[in-house]
Amino acid sequence: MATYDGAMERLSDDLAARGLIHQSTDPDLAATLDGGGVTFYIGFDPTADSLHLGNLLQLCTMRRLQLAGHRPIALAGGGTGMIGDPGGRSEERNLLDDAQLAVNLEGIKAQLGRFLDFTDAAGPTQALLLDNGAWLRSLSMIEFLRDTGKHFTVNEMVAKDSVRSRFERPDQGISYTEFNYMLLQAYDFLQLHLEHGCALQLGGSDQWGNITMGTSLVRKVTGNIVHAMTLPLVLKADGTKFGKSVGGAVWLDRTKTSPYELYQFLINVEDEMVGTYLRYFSFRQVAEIEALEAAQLEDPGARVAHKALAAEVVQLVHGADDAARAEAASQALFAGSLASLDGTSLAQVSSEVGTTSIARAELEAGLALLEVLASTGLVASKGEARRAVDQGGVSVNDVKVTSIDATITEGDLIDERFVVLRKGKRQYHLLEVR
RNA sequence: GGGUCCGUGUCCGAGUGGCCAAAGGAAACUGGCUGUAAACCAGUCGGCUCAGCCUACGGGGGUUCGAAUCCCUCCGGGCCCA
Repeated sequence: MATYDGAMERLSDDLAARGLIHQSTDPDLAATLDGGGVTFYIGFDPTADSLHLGNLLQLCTMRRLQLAGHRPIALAGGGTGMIGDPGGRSEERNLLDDAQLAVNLEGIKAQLGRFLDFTDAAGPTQALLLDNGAWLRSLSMIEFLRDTGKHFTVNEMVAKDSVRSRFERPDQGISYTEFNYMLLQAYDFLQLHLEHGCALQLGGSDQWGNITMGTSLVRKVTGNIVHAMTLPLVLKADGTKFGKSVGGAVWLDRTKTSPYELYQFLINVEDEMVGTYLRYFSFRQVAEIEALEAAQLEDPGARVAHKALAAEVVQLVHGADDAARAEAASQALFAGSLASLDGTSLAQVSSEVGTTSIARAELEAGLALLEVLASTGLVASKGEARRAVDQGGVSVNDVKVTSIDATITEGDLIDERFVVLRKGKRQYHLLEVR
């Protein structure tokens, strides 16, 4: 794995310059971090077989620390995941069965592998992926209450924001199970400290309360001082959560969110947020990022910073080849006029953008546009297709469709192969004759 | 276990026998202005064989010419009491 080119001399300065330190229990973070050699952990929910953009900051930060000589532990919440963190408006979680959990862990580990080095080559900084189910599932209630529960008062537990917010809402309570979540998380930290010498837990800022329960448990049980540090919540300009798109979460799994879609998502990020995101997700030097911001301000339309962000993140998540393809496809579709595209370049684009194959025979008869739109998934229903056309939001080969009775025929084929459908300003879909 | 309140469209939230595909807000989509940005303005926002029909107000059953609205029951949730 490459070294951390983007780091300033001191990791602590770099983290601060990027705005990555939201809260910390460590009064002298620099002393702790700048020397390297610290084992730290971040928890992940293995509720799906893929991570998503909401996890990106965690991933990138783990990577920064590993590159700076620390040892990351990615902890999958196979045990706690069955319970649910009371913080959000999380609904009753379903117990994941072992088979599904194994599948999910497999998927997540592959993605973690793009950010962290799990190989022996990493030596003392070799990353670990653990599942807290390994110790939580077999934990006995009595043992837990005696060894862990006695260290905490209900008073302090009730005082946590995550719990209090649930008390204050008259329409919902909090189950005992969820109430216990923070103790289990604290227990995790203790386990990792005892088994692996883990001395630092990172997490989202909403995890502060839970994480500090862990540091205090470790201190009470072992007398050792361990630390907590939270990362900022990644927000959009309007203050809402970053990482959601039309279809829901933006995934790191290419079959759920293609590299092209990921690239598009990032290139459309608000101007005022690019700099922040670059600091969070890019491994360039902060000075370099500041230069990109300046360039962006000077010529906003060129979107230099956005392009840099999109390219770098896609490259991190999927690799250089995918980044190049996503970039090329975006360039082809948005930079010039579609008319200049021929079958060959469209073929390249089609591997990135959604493509639906159709039989030539169907075209001879003429396909109703509304049907086609609905079948490609570009719209959710024919009613929506009708509306989109009515509102002038649909074009075929860059020509706006004016009638809801329009059909697609052989005459619409570009190079006898493709038809380019477009909804709105930026959603493309290709039809390809098979 | 007893009492009581509640369960509405993607979310929040009105509606308490017909005028309800269901107010209002948010989100989202489209158009305009732009730069594949933001803000702003406008329209749309259950489905379909679209001036009509179908499906929907936690599930099932019932009363009624007619129910999201009334009754029964089941499920789920809050609060209080035991």
